[in-house]
Amino acid sequence: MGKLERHATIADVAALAGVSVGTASKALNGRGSLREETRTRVREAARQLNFEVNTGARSLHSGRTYTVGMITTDTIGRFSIPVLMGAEDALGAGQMSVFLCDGRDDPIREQYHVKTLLSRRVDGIIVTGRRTEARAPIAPRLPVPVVYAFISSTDPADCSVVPDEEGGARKAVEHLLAIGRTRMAHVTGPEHHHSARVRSAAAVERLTEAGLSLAGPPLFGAWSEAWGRQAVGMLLTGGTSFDAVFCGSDQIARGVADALRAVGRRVPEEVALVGYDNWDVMAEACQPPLTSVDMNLEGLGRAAAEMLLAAINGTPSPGRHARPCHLVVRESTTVPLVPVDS
Amino acid sequence: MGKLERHATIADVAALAGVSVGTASKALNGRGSLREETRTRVREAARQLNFEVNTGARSLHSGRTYTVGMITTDTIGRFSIPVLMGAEDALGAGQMSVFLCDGRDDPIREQYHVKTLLSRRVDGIIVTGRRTEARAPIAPRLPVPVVYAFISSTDPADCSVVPDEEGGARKAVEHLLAIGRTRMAHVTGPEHHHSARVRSAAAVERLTEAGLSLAGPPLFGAWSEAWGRQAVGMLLTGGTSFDAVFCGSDQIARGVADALRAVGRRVPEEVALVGYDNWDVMAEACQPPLTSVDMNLEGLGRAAAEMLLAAINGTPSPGRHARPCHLVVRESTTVPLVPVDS
DNA sequence: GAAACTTAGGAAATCGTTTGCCTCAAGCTA
DNA sequence: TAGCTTGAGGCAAACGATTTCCTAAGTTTC
Repeated sequence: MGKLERHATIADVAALAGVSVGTASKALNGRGSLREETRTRVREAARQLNFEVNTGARSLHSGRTYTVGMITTDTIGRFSIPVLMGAEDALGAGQMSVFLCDGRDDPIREQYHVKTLLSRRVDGIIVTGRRTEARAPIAPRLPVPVVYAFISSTDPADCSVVPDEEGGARKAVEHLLAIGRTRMAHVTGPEHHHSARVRSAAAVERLTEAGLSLAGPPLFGAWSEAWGRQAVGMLLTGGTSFDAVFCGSDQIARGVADALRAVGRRVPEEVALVGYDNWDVMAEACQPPLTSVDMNLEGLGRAAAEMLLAAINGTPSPGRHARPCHLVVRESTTVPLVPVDS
Repeated sequence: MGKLERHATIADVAALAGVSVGTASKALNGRGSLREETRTRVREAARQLNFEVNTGARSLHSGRTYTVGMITTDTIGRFSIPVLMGAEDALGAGQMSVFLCDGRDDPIREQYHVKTLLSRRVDGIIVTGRRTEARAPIAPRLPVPVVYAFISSTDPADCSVVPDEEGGARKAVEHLLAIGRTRMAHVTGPEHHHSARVRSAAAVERLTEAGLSLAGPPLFGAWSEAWGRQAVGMLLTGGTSFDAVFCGSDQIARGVADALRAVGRRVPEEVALVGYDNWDVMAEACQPPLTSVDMNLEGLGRAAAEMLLAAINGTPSPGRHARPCHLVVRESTTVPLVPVDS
């Protein structure tokens, strides 16, 4: 750990350059009217002293901290990461730094974080989480703008950026219809889970529009491979006839794929398979690789950050903003031209 | 978005309470000698105005920001997350907030982040990343303490907190020996990858100590399930006789498990299987669930944060600190109904 | 009743930067 | 040469909070 050379202040720089503090400030920020020679002399002094402006002191004067807080209501997980990354990226481009706060599903902890962020005078707050279901606002009447990303707020006046899960589910069904499947089963997560309900309902709706219905009732269970495997067992012993399975998540889909292979049902020839989330680790390792709905979470995080920036600059976008999902097609719904190895 | 009631300052509070700013400050911080009646009057005024102290202004005076920066050298991924979370948790307990910076494997971007953090006068910096291999220090002679977590610095004077990967590999081998396996194959990631080399070498060493050697040379490939499956093919066609496979990651192990099952080799009866990382999603969904080495990354992040706090308070811990890994035993090394705990 | 303590609270300096205003000198114009 | 304009750069007031004196009252004590 290279040791502590105290932070240089602008006064040090001014002294070394032989000018006043005010002049030094103007020189470094391109303000005022100064001779070019003076500017370079100041810049050189700054470089020599390794001067980094004290952002905190500057904020004191400007009232802006160029800082935003990101609160994950539950724990930082697979869904919040890409959102965080997208937001961090978009904000970084605007010179803003990000405070990371992990709520861990604890309202006390969450409130503590909100207080801390306000105390640090963040210019805005992004709230995200693991579930898309609407939640109560983190606090009433905050002095800074707030954007909800992935999750949404129950207050319709709040700005929420969410994936269009219905649209995603419809695209999945449409794709299966397009490749000629008509007897689709649906295996998904717990019925009490918002995403499971929404996706399931949208799938049924889309089928209805096509004059079809699901092969058997939707199978609600857990967001796990084990449930996917188990569900296949139920379908088979129930005697349901199906030529496609639309799954509520990639993990479920993978369980389904494994179970089908175990009983000799070929994917996609006999049963086409679509997952949800487009989680690379699952979708690509699946045998065969999995067609899946991508919610573009990183783009969502980026969009949320941009809306927050806009709101900070005085142009809020109240309301719920649904962003389209898209389908990534892989071998689980397309007969390969060349045989897959392994 | 509840609207903008300007942030109250301590001057507002003082005015409302009918005291001077200095007195208000003392009242809120429990300093000076004031009548209890005055203190409560000030506190009440603060509450009424929704006053939150401006941490930035306070820092200006105290020289401490109670803020640390966390830089991920590469992208935020599966390994950095738990480290980040552990650190965030430990730091939060010490009232410190965390700036999140994503380096994205881009040295320019990384340097930009370092500059920004210094400009924001963080009290310290934690550097983390996806690979355990030692890397060059983020900058020479920084004015604040730095701790490397998961990755390590090539400068031995820097403080690095890393998992004891050798120890983890040795534990894996010991466990396999303990359940009576003697012909172990080893399938792992790319040979140029530090973790792959280290774990592999440690496994060989431990076997040598037991008077044994690997069943065939270590198979270096990719950190993927596909490679795990492919490697099994190589072992089988190569005619290697083996009763256990120690894998460099859970993903590889899972590929191995799938491929073995596909050819009818039973796990764990005929072939015992150990993975690395203890990634719940993989280890638990594997058939059978996977015994795996856990690096306790969250604990590692926590430890790194604590060392950073200590360094900030004047007690640095220079050098490389290896933290033990432990083995999580599941069915891939234990015949069901005869549970072995370790 | 005056000197010596306490006590409660105010005034002002300080932290590091920015910025509006002011001054001074040099260069022009008439 | 007097009067203007313009350019360069200094001065000092913010910004919000903390902290170190410092000053007025009371309170004791002899």
